[in-house]
Amino acid sequence: MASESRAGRPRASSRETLAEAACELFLEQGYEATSIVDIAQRAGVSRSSFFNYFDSKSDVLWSGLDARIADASVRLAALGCDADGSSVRAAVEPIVQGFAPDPLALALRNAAAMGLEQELLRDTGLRHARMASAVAGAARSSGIDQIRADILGSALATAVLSSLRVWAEQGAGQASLEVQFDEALRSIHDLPWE
Amino acid sequence: MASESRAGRPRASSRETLAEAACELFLEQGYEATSIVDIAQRAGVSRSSFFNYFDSKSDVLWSGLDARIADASVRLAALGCDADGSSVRAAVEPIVQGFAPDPLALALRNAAAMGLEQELLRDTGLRHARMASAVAGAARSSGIDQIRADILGSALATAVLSSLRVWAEQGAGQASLEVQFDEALRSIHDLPWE
DNA sequence: CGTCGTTGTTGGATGCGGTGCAGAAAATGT
DNA sequence: ACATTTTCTGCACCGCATCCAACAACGACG
Repeated sequence: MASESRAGRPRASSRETLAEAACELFLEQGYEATSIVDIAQRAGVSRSSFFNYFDSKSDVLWSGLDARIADASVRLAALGCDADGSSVRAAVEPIVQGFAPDPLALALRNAAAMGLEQELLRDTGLRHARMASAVAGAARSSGIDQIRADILGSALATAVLSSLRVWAEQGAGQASLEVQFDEALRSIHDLPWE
Repeated sequence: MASESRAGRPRASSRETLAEAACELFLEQGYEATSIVDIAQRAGVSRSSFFNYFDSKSDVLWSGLDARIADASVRLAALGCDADGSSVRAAVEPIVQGFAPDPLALALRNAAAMGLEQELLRDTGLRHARMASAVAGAARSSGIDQIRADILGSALATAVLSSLRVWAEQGAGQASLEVQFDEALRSIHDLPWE
């Protein structure tokens, strides 16, 4: 059997327990006011070990979504020059499919209590940019000019993030994220583009 | 006369000279590799004084655009519930009007040389989010639902930033930024919203 | 002229995020 | 018992950013 205790010292913690500890503290005293030392202490490990599990403090919140975005970016880059609407959509949609309530959903829901508004603005901006850039790249390599590709990518990225936010604020009900996203996509078409 | 040497110790530097020193160093050795101490030293002032002129290192690049975005946000918030397409556009357009080549334009043009790609992705994301949020707020208070308002705001914000980027990369020719922006706005309407 | 309030500058101390590393600790296999 | 592998831990280090107290240069006023 492959798994089950290979050689070496066993892990003293896990991403899950660290993320739990972090979220508790974020709710209790806010995101800014919680240092990495605080998180590590509550999880019972040293500060150094925190970085064996997460690359940064914000990674606790974003690693789940980031992995999905990275996957989607690979799919989009693989589309090459024959990208069209449906293939792009097929590449992007898995980002939201089966997205379980996680630290990010909790943070979106309790942004005010965590004092996270500024941080969230900043961090969602980065994810927006990544997704938009990936989509725009696909659009551009299928012949659309720069600015239009940017706007297209931006709209799609916003559809993802906005539906995610609405879903999280509504309590992260199980199946409704995909529904929110589909509605967002529909919104892109019939907007008052005055 | 109001101005002309009030009481108190005269300033030892200025935003302009500090920004110049910073941009030189960014070009020479990259953004990351340039510390605030480096900038202050080249400008002939102490590290502490740097913060009398700029709030942060990235502020050197972004303060010009940030001020315009802040103004636009005020105008958008003042629109109240009777915001429509033309009034929103009138509130946003001054962001690009008369935007002179400044540290940001230089950074956009020389992003690769400055090793700025990552930083720019992050920072443009934040400005995008601010503009999108301001526009979406106006759209929402005029009756549009959340997700559609978000997408609308995002598209407009992207129009600003994308036209800015294209303009800067083309060498920041004097009058063409407004033209780029107008074209971006036109792109929003007739996109292949497949 | 000296004194005073104002405005800026400087340096030091502090905190936090993040990186790098050497050495110890806990497991496995032989 | 031993080497090996993996992880943990503490420590030093750097840069950004904030705060603050001391000092320096100005104008104004008596």
